[in-house]
Amino acid sequence: MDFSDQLIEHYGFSESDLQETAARFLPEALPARSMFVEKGQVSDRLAYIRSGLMRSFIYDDQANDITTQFFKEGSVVISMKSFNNQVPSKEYIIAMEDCEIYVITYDRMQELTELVPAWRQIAKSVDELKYHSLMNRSIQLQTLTASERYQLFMKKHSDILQRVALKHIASYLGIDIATLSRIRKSI
Amino acid sequence: MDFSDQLIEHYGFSESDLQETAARFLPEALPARSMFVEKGQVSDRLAYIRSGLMRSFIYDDQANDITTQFFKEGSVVISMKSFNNQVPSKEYIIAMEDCEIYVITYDRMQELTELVPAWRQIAKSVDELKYHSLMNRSIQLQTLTASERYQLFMKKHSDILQRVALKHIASYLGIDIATLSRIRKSI
DNA sequence: GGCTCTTTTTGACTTTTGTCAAATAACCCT
DNA sequence: AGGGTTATTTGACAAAAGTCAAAAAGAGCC
Repeated sequence: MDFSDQLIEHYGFSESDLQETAARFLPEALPARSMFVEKGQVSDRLAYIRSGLMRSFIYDDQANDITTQFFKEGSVVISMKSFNNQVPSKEYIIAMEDCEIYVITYDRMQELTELVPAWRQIAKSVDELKYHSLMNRSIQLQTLTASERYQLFMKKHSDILQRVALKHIASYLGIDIATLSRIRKSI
Repeated sequence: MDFSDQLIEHYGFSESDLQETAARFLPEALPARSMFVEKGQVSDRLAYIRSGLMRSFIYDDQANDITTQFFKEGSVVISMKSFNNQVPSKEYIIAMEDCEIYVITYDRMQELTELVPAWRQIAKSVDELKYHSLMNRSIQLQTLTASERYQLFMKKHSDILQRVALKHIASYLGIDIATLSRIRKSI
């Protein structure tokens, strides 16, 4: 598994810890445009992305498709509230490219935290990282102009910018697509 | 302690669970305008607000005071990242009114989670609630106009609206104070 | 390669929001 | 109660962002 090194380095995983882990994270191919999480359903899967790109989205009150997060290779894809509490998801998560992922189910994760207690801490760290990202994002939406938000996105996530349709960037940044087009021209 | 009932009802606390808990949540009076959390310092305290009101804030790049959260009676005040990971806080938290709070330190909380394992779950729930609130807030900033954000705030938090300066509501909603004044007039 | 279908750009406006400065209004203190 | 401080409102503009519709550019698919 391609995150074994991190587990050994940061959490001191033993050979057996790694084996228990690897036995529960199953490789899977997720083709572009397929859903990883469906709104209204309990999401019982968490994934680590080896390659590819996904996004989470919701529909606002006018039925506009609003991207809320991007997930790229090396990151954890999870509909947090749904997975952690086993309640219906409020968001969709969809593959934007063919993805190679490692998937673990909720039940297997419970087993894993029993067998390898470090996993409790790892899960907590993942949640904290997500919280922290969301906090930053929220402050940006609160304090920056459309143009500043776009420029920051460009600086921080130029890789994603290259790979997804601008309309998704626009909705993610809370900017109208026509306005984004003009902002881009002006830079 | 005034949240004992909830602990009994939701988590089946025994008499001894309650006692261990009460022994570690110490009542404290926090006068208006005093800081509960200072930026740059490790926040080793978490509080439950019995009465009063606090807010968290940061300074943006132009040194504007930006309110990021309000905390009212019945809620938990915590600089999450700082408390959970014992790292310096990036935000301030200040009392806006005289507050009566119950305070627990980080170390006492560690003890408590050992003695009363249900506290691990409670702490997790608090974190999840905060995440969920932040997610909602983020989506509002992303999709609603200034006027819509204000009207929603008015509907959901009319009590807070009554108690804090409009400039703090304005910064919280990401609206210029003059604009907010005009939005209010137009309603 | 031509034909869809989708995405992005552009033009012509409108609406919303911000800026700066001054005038009120409200609040706090002794 | 009076004086100073802080908050809010207002006016006159300027700038930013959205809307609608059409044109242009790109992508995907036999």
